Amino acid sequence: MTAPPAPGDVGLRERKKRARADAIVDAAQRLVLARGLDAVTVEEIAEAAQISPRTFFNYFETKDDAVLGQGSFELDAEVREAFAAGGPTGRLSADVEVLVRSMLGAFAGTGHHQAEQVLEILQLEPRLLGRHFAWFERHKSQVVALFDRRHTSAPLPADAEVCAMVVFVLARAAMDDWGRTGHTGDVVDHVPHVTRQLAAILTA
Amino acid sequence: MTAPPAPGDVGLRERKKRARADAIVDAAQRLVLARGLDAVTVEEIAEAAQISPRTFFNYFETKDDAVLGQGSFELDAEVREAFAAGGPTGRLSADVEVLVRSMLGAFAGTGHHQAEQVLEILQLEPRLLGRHFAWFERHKSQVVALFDRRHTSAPLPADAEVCAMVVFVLARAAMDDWGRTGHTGDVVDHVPHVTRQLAAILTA
DNA sequence: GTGCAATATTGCAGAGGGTGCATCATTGTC
DNA sequence: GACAATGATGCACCCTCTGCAATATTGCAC
Repeated sequence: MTAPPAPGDVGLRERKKRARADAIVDAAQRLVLARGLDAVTVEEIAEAAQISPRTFFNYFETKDDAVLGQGSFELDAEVREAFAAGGPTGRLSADVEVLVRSMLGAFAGTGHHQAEQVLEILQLEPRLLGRHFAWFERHKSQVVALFDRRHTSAPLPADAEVCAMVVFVLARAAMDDWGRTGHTGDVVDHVPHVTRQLAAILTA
Repeated sequence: MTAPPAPGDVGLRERKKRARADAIVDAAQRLVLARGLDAVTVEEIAEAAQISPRTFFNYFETKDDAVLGQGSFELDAEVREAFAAGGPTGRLSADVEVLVRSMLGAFAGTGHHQAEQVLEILQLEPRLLGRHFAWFERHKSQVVALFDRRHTSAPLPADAEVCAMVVFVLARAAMDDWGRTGHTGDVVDHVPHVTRQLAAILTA
């Protein structure tokens, strides 16, 4: 009762808010997978999520964002801190890999299933790749800041911005590779492969 | 008169079409640089280009495409053929650099000035980065095909798709770097620098 | 140069995305 | 239970983009 609400607030208000956001993403993805992006209107998504169309836009800036479940992006705190401190292995390329894996893992926020669903939608609707990229651009500063922090303890061989771009391209490449090989296994398991390929191209 | 129109058709029709497209891009960029992307409507661009709003959409799919002058993307034939044949140097990383330089050079189609204007707009309006990316995705197959051709004469150390992604990320990184260093000099001159950085990150 | 076919431009009507604002309902607090 | 925040909603509205039908322009053959 008298407990001052922690940052990870879980009052009724907060819980409802998250449930709604989830419901919206759920409805959006289900409808889009069933009928295609252009055949689904915001009105329909709102109806399926049992909210008004106006409320939809209180949760997501655009229809595309809702479909991709883009709103939250929070790297795992443990991974983040370890990376900033120069770890976990000390070898930049290996540590970047860990970062990318974490990013892909926490990608769609909640579950594994949802993450793969997003990747499936991204392949079905290439238009959304642009949004996905834009979303990354919006959160790029976070990643840049992370590299900046690491730089103080272990100097980087490149500008933080370029480093951040590597993180993104590795994530994208892994997703691509996963799709190219028929969705086999787990997306994150494709990270090492594409990392090696990228390095090979640049040093060949 | 009786000359059968060559592929590079320059009848009155074709000339007018290009002039219009140019006029549209010109008007769009001028207005956006002056007032910002969201404060400019298609109607205004159309008026400035002396066409009807409806005709605008006969030329460009979206407002954003017009602002970026995105419609044509043609790698220099000489550069293309040399690359496909395994050249010009024979070292993949060096040849990719040449490719990226050519891409950045022919970027906005016409002149040097326009290319830099596009880059300036991209920095002012990050929203357009998504479109820029989408545009690349649409033309990615061309680049992939180019790598595939090269592969027959000189085996690649990576999938063509990953290679294409490298081309893109290098182009973006060079643009970024150019912007970060205060627009000094020519964009293409930043390619070597970011290439080295990228390689350094992945092999560190 | 006249006539015909192909191609472009345009206007119009309309669907759909997205926003600002005022109002009403719910939740948290004392 | 009263009061303040906060969120949901309805409404009016602007803008992007599309399909369609009508009209104008151009290329070409004669």
